[in-house]
This record gives sequence, C-alpha cells and structure tokens, in this order.
Amino acid sequence: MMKAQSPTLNDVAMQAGVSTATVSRCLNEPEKVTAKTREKVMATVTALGYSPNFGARAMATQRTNTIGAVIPTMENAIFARGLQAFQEELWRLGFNLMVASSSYQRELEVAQVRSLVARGADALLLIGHIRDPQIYALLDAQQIPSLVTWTYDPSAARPSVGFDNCAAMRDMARKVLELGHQRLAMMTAPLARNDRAQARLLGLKDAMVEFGLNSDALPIVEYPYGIENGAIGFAALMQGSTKPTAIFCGNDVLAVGALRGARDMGLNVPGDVSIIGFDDIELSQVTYPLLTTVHVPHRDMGQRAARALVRHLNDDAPLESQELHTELRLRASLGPPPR
Amino acid sequence: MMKAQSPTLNDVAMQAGVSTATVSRCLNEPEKVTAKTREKVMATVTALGYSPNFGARAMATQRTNTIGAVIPTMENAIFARGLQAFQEELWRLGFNLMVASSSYQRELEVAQVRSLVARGADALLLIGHIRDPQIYALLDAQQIPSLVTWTYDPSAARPSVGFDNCAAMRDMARKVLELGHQRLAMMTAPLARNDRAQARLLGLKDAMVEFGLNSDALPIVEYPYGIENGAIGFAALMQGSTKPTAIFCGNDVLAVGALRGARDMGLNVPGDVSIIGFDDIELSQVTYPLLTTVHVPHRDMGQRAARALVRHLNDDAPLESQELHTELRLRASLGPPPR
DNA sequence: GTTGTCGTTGTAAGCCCTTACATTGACGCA
DNA sequence: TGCGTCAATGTAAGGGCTTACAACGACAAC
Repeated sequence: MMKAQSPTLNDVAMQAGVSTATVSRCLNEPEKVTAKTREKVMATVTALGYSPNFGARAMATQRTNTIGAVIPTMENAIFARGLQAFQEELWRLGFNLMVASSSYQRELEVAQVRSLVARGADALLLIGHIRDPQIYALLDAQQIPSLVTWTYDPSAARPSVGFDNCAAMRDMARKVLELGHQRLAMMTAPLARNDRAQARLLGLKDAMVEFGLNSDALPIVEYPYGIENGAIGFAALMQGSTKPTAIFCGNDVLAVGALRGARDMGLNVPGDVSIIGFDDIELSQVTYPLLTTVHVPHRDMGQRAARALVRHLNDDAPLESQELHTELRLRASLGPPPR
Repeated sequence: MMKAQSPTLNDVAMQAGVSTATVSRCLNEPEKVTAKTREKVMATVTALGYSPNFGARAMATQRTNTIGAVIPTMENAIFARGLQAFQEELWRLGFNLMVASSSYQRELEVAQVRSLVARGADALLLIGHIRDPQIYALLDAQQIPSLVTWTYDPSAARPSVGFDNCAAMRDMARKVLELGHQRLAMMTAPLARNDRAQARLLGLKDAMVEFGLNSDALPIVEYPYGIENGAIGFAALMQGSTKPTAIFCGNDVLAVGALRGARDMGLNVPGDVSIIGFDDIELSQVTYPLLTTVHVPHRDMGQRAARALVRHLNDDAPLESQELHTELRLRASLGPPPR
C-alpha cells in the first residue's frame, strides 16, 4: 500500500536519463565514465539522496566488506587494544568490523563463528589456534579466509600474525633465573583450551630446565582474568611452607592483583618477592612498584592482521604468518631473591 | 567455467522433493510445516551443508540482523565494558554487532555512521547526544533507528538509555563539600563535543553554588583519557599558589593517574588532597588508597540498550528513554580537608 | 455423494544491484 | 567516402531468498 521507498539505482538512471549500468559505473568505477555523464549522474544521486541497497549489492558482488572477529572478551584491556587497532586499520582500508565474544567457551565460539559467517563476514579474525575443529571445517566449507592472532606458531596449520608466547616467557624467565631465583611459581589464566597461556607456562618451564631446576615442581595456580583474582592467587601461592621468591603471572592484570595481594599481606615487592607480568598494558606503568613485564605490540599486531586480511580479500595475496617481537620491560617489581 | 558453488535453497528443495517456499519456511517458521516434511527438509539441509546466502536474504527481508555502534574508542575500559554487555545481549537476541570508533572526531563519526548504514546496520547505538546534525539527518532519511547511551537526557530530541551525569556528579560534590572542602579543582576529558564531560562539570559547579562557592573560580584542566595524563594533570593543578584540597576527575582513569601523580610528588591522599573519580572501573578498587568514585551500571546500560533496540526492530516497540541510577562509592581517597 | 473448510504446499513475482556482452557513435586513416 | 577502432553506454541476465496468493487435498458436515 503505502510505500516511502528509498530511491533505487533505476530511479537514478531514469531521472538522469542514462542506464542503470552507467549509474553503477559512476559509483564503482568512475574512471570508466565521461566526466560529463558522471557529473550529471552524481548530481541526480545527491538530489535523490540515493544510497545503494546493501542486500542487493552483497548479493551481486558476493561481498560485504565486513570482517568478523571472535575474541574472548572486549573487557580485557589486552584484546581491547589490539581490536581497536584492528578496527582502525580495517576502516582505513574500507572495511567494517563485526565483533563477537566467546567468553572462552568452546561451544559459544562455534556458534559465534557460524553467526558471523551467516551475517556475511568476508573473513574472520581468531585468537589462538586451539578451537573446536568444527570451526575450521565450517570455514573451509564456506571458503571463508581466517587469520589467527595473539600468537605466532609456524608449525600450526593456519596462518597466524603474532608473537611467540613461549619464547617470550622463556626470555623473561632466564632474566629472573640469572638473578638467582630458585623458588618460582606461576599464576596463569585457565590453561584449558588457551594455547597462549599454555605456551607461556611452557616457556617458563623450559628456562627452569635450562637452569637445572625441576620444572615439574613448579607451583601453578589458575585464575580467570581479574585484578581481584590476582590478589587471591597471590595469597594462595604464598601460603605454602616454601614460599616462592618470584611469581610469574600469565598477564598483567593478574600481576597487578598480585602486587595488591602482596601489599595486603604486608610483603615488600621485590624485597620479599618479585612479581612478573605479561602484556605491558598501560596499567603496569603506574603500579607501585612498577611492574616488570613482557611488552607485546598489540596495536602493531592488530594493524598487520587487518592489512593481511584485506590484501588477501582484495588482491588475492596469500595469507602468510608474521612473527612480531616482544620485549622485556624490566622494572621495579623484579629484584634479586631475598637473603 | 568451474563452479564449486555452495548449495542454494533451490538445490535443497529439489533434493528434498519440495518447493523452495517450503524449505524457506522450514528454516524461518518451522511451525508452519508438518513435522514429516520438516524432518525430510532438515535432513537434506545438513546433508548438503546448506547455509542461506546472506546477500539474498538481506535483499529479500531488508534486514541484516546486525546493529552498529559508534563509540569513541574501545580502549577505554568504560566503553569496553558497556559494549561487551551490549554485544552479549544482542547475541542472546539473535543479532550481531558492528563496531566503529570515532576517536572523538566529529567528521570521522559522520563517516562511520554512513559506513555502518551502508553496510546494512538495522539500527545504531551512539554515545551522547552531541554530534554533527548530518548524522541525524542521515538516520532520519534512511529511517535507521538509533539509541543514545552513556547519558540520560529527557530533554533531548532522541531517546537515550543512560544516567544523569550532571546529577551524579552533583551528588558526589555535595558529599565532598559537606566534609568541609573549599578549594576544589576539576580534571576532565576534553569538554568540546562531549556532553557527558560537560554535564559532570556542570554538576560539580551546581553543588559549589549550592554551598556558596564561586564556581567560576574553579580551576579546570582538560586531558585526554590516559593514566599518564592523569598524573600530568594532577601536577598542573597542584602547582598553583592556592592548592586544591579536593580534585574531581571526570573519569577513573584520570583519577588513577592523579593518585600516581600525588605519590610522585610525595603528597598524601587524602591527608594532603582528596581525589575523586567517576565510573568505578575495576581498577579503582585496587588502587592505593582505594578510589572514591561514582559507580555507573555500564553492563546494565549495555543490556538495556540492546533489548530496547531489538524490541523496537522486532516488535515495533517505541524507543523510550530509560534512566539508570548511579551510586556513590565513598572510599579511602576522600577525606576531610587538611588542617 | 456433495460441498465447504482449513491446513499444507507450490508457484512465481519481486527485491536491487553488477557485469558480460552488444550496441552505438566519433574519429582517424586510407 | 568508407571502414576499422575504440571508448562510452545500453541491454538484460542473473544472483538466492521471501512471501502473497493459488492450488490442493483431507476431512467433516449435511
């Protein structure tokens, strides 16, 4: 009955006295059209307030210029920063970002991927390699390109843009061990289905073995992301009879919590115990004492991932793995062991 | 030539020996189809690995089940938390989220809105009321519903789901003034085109007037989001001859920076100076001293916004403003003025 | 047995672009 | 003048789904 339809390509074409093909060309490949025609058409476009119908365009081109990302959570500063950079770069390249969060839940991630694909994502950004194989099967079946980030693993089947979590933590651990620490402990995010966390733990153990320590005896506690949890975890690690002199944290948030836990227990950092983080989020530069941590180039990673995906989609460039480098940030929370 | 096309509705229909209409109904309104037919069809769907073509569906329904959000930045914990909740709720309701960030730049926001609309967003989430009028014109022209958040302003032309920034800060300021503080100062995010920041400042000034102080004399410094900036701003405010005894910060991040600035300058909080934040992000519960701040229900806000938009899209429910309530969190960083 | 009703399924008309291919026309050159 | 060339434009065929409406068939009521 009543139709206040927005104008279509055809409306513009008729109004401007040209064919729909010409209008389409004016919009998408203006160089293929005479300046005169182009002006006439563009004038009509603005006059009518025309804007292309998304669905029709998506159908005709089989593209949406939208890329999906499934991340554990945006609330974690680590992901927020990388994701922000990813979005900014996508924007520069003419793409939009769809976000879904899996809350570290395996089945949920499957559903999210399915949904993003159903919503027309041209490609996907994923975090880490470990996930339900269904996801890879789905992506292969639908021929959706995907890129793994927050880790770099040349041995994995899929391309990744990230850094070597294991090597980074190993380097840090060596520094700590060189200071003479013997009793280490680790507080990590839950290890199950988190290859980044697993790799970091592995790096620590590697270094221990190098230094002749028994890595099997390493006390390990697992806590979800959260400052409060860091404090709790710290207390848990310190209540045994043989207290560690250096506590490695899988991420800075837990480490900041540990610093707080130490303060609550009246312990001096690093006098009584050293605390080491991972990520170098902004927060770690303002704690007291300043946090020793591994600096991760999150923004660079997000940007590179965006560029790689877009080049793949636009120019058919192969999706290749890229390794980014981390750096140790040795700050006040690390010192020699007590005594 | 070579086509490894993915199966279409038609393929499924032929294979299952029914019409495309029936297949479509099985997928979208299963209750309208006999159980027997439905089973047969669904079996074929899985057998063929069929999944609907996004573009075609979008074209036929004029819907994408995708909602866009334009936020200043995801890196700010405040937005990250609310956005996360928004996304989770959208997901529960069967929608996807597209994110764009404006970096507080007016023109960029216009472009982002345009892009999200062009990418088929069914509706938009926006932060605050102040923006280029072009945006509202565009949304009206294309009939894209939108909802404003992070603020509640019944006098504004557009519906909003949020809280009264002015009243919240006014309440906090009263508490501080009741303690006897006379020399106040404000550190805020840049005020230009940020109605939330402006409202918070206004609330502070209101309270000052109530208590007989000259609000025009209030020292104000503006710094972008960032812990480091908070420290810088603090130093700036404390270097005058008449030092403030209470510093109001427009957000917790600046406040945390201020705490750090105080420590750097060897000042005691709240002995020498009280520091007050806004937002109650996780961080504020672990600083030393704990931060006095205004608690904002970011998650609740995100959820409500999602529900309101979806109800509007699905059930044509009117988009109505909702006011959420903030709470004062009086913690150790606030004390009586020195002397 | 006929007719009417109603629940189920089928038919086919859009929805609005893009683009391969066809057509046109201007121009240069013989 | 006639012809070939090439750039500019037009024609029309999809592309895959939803849905109004038509058709059908089973069953109940008379």
